[in-house]
Amino acid sequence: MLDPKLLRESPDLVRAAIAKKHLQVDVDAVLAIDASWRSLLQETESLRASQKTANTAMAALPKGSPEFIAKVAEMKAVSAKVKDHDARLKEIEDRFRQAMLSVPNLPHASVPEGRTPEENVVFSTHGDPASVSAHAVAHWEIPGFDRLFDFARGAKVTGAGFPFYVGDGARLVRALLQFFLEEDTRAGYVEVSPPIFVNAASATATGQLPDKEGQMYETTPDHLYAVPTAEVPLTNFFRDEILEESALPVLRCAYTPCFRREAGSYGKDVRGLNRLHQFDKVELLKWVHPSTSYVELDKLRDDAERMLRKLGLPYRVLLMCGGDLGFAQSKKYDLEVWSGGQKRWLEVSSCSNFEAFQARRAQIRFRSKETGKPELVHTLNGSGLAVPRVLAALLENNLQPDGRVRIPDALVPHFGKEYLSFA
RNA sequence: GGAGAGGUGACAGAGUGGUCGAAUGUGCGUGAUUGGAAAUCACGUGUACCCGCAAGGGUACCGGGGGUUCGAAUCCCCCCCUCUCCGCCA
Repeated sequence: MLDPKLLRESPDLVRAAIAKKHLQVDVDAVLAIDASWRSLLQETESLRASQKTANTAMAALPKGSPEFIAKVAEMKAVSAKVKDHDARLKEIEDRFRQAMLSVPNLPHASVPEGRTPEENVVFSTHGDPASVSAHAVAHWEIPGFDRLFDFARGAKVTGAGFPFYVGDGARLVRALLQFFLEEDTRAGYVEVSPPIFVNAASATATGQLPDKEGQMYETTPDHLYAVPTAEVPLTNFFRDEILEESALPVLRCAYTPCFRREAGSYGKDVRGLNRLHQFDKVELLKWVHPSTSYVELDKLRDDAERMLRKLGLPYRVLLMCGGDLGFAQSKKYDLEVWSGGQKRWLEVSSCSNFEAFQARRAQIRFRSKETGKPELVHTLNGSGLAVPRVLAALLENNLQPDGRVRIPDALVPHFGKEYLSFA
């Protein structure tokens, strides 16, 4: 959520931001609600003040006295008025909150103009896609793939998009997770193992609710949500808390399975490991002082990139343009790994600075040393990294003529072998 | 899941219908005292929102939501959480 004061005091700034994101928001309507809310609030508060004054006077009066009885009669009318005002206030506050939720976060000045994904800027490219072996094929076409990555049985047991990982398949997933967590821990992130179900309040604070409930799996009868990303429980760790400024920045990482319904998706984009309903991911999260958040974003992105470099996978970094930025982000980089068999880039990480947008919604603050007052932190997150697409690229790019897959050196200590065999 | 007890400010803890944003203690801050410190003393010490250039003023908040009442931390209802015992169980 954006600061209502910013909207009130600098509506043009907000209008420009919305235009850069190519969104449609009726700012004037929001301002009108705000104005009527404020005038109603003032009326209500002065009525309440008169109630308080009367209460003090009545407390000093003998209970049955004529003056007391007269006061009760008088204040009954005020009470009714206050009730009426309260109801109207509540209604208008709901409308205001709804309206504010439709106002996106401001994009950072360094975010390029643009409307569509094609207008994202290629920020950097690492490794050479052409260096990938010529006989690479899409991972689902590798002979023996189905034995280690059993989609058919997963579909029988659960449904499409819930594969079994078997033998070396499972071992490779575990090796990747172990590698990611070790790298992230070395980079200063404290490992956390969070709940993988969250309540509605948490899902609301990070923006999954309202509107995106269709993307999550919901449990009956407890109405908990299976996490679509570790970002949700991790960010909510400090919800409604005030941190010490000296504790910042807080860096954490967490592995969780992630659950996404992905309603309506189909086609070759979702074949094999490209898109699943359940997948494993390590998420990186930072809570930082507002003055440092863009430096921290670059470091976060580099932390994610380093792992791809160590795995020897060609990748590129995209700087998202305004139109492809997303509602809550101020700035976002996507990391895409080269999939030699599919001959396309696969997104494996998305590193974003939310500035105070999430923190306001989740009420995560720090006590400023300078002023002694609480201020909103800036939150950042990024994948570090998502397993299935890294796995896909690894299987395709490292496929040997003999049908085995060479395990990158960095992964060998975790996998325990230099080659994965489908035989 | 069953029975019972309880959720009050940074923490501990009082407060069962009115003058309570809330006693007291601890902690924390500033000052006094001291060569310096401890101890002691004095004063101060929540969050959010609204009005105001400001000084300042106002309103709300005692786990969450609803209700009763002229008036609710206090009474009633629903929910959440914690603790103890029992049951079940990785």
